[in-house]
Amino acid sequence: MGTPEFARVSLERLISEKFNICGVVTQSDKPKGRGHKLQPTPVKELAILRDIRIFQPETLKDNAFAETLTALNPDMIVVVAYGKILPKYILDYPKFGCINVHASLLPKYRGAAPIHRCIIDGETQTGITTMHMAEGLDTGDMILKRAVEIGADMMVGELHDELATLGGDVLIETIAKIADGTAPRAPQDDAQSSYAHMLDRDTGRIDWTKSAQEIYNLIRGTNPYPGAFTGYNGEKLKIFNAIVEKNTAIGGKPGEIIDIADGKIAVATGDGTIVAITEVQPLGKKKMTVKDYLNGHKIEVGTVLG
RNA sequence: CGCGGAGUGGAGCAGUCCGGUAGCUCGUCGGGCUCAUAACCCGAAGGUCGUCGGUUCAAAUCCGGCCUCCGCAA
Repeated sequence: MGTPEFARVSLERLISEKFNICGVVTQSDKPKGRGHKLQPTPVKELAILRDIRIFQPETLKDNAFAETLTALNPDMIVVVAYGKILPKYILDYPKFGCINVHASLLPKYRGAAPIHRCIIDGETQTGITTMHMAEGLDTGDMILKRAVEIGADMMVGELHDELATLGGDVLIETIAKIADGTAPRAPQDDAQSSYAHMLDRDTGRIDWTKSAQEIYNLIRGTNPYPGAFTGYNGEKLKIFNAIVEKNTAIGGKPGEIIDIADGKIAVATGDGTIVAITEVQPLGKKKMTVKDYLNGHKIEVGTVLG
């Protein structure tokens, strides 16, 4: 059971390891993109390609799905970023249980957006945890855990891809250990837990009164999706990359453009350190370097962003 | 039929409303200046203006179809 790209990678591993996959459950196709076209989920696309049975129940809480479950009679259910809560009867059904792959070092960053939140919070380490699913949100007993370092300039897109691949590896290892009875099982320490809330529409808005490093973390944690942004001339300007200019302590109000040079737009922040913007995307345009942007847009020093 | 922006030398933009020699900033190439340079000066190359058709003496510009890219919303 899974939905987005992150889950698709794990499904691919399961297929290449030749597991007998009796069915795939994914979210229903949703109108997406311009023109409200119906889009299959990444997991569904792969399942179609590999000729695997697909189920897209609107709800898991009715008899229809219970019957499907009985018919498929899985030994184990693997859940990766499915996006729906599983009722207890499903959790209890498979002989080997319901196994979940989560993109954080639990019990930290339970929830919907652990990868983004880690970078936005400036963490230097995260990882993959597999667990036996419980009724709470990402609260199940942990099986395997593997950490990765988050580079100082890493974008969430890179981290996502790395964790998706690692997730597939850890999943395979977890299944193997469960099959031969050597899988560890450790309860989570709820006192240490934290939640990674879903990103809402305003998450990417840059608050220039924050420190330069915090702003840079937000940019990294939203690149490529959904993108950090600020207001410029009453329009939304997305910011995809920047440099924290350490050892600079020039004045200026937070958000004020204090210099334009070398293809960078230097902006004052809350802690006096400069954030030099290097990659942007204006409304209706493609992503471009600030160097390119400046070739066709006149920007005045002293303008305040936000 | 969700709303909207955009396709102009390699890049980013102007020009389109008010049809009539295609412009700006940068890059590239050549030359000069300099101890030197990504700095400065001089010069050059490079565009069937997304595509198909229509109107016109004349279309980047007006009209219609199509393709592609992007923002919002979901």
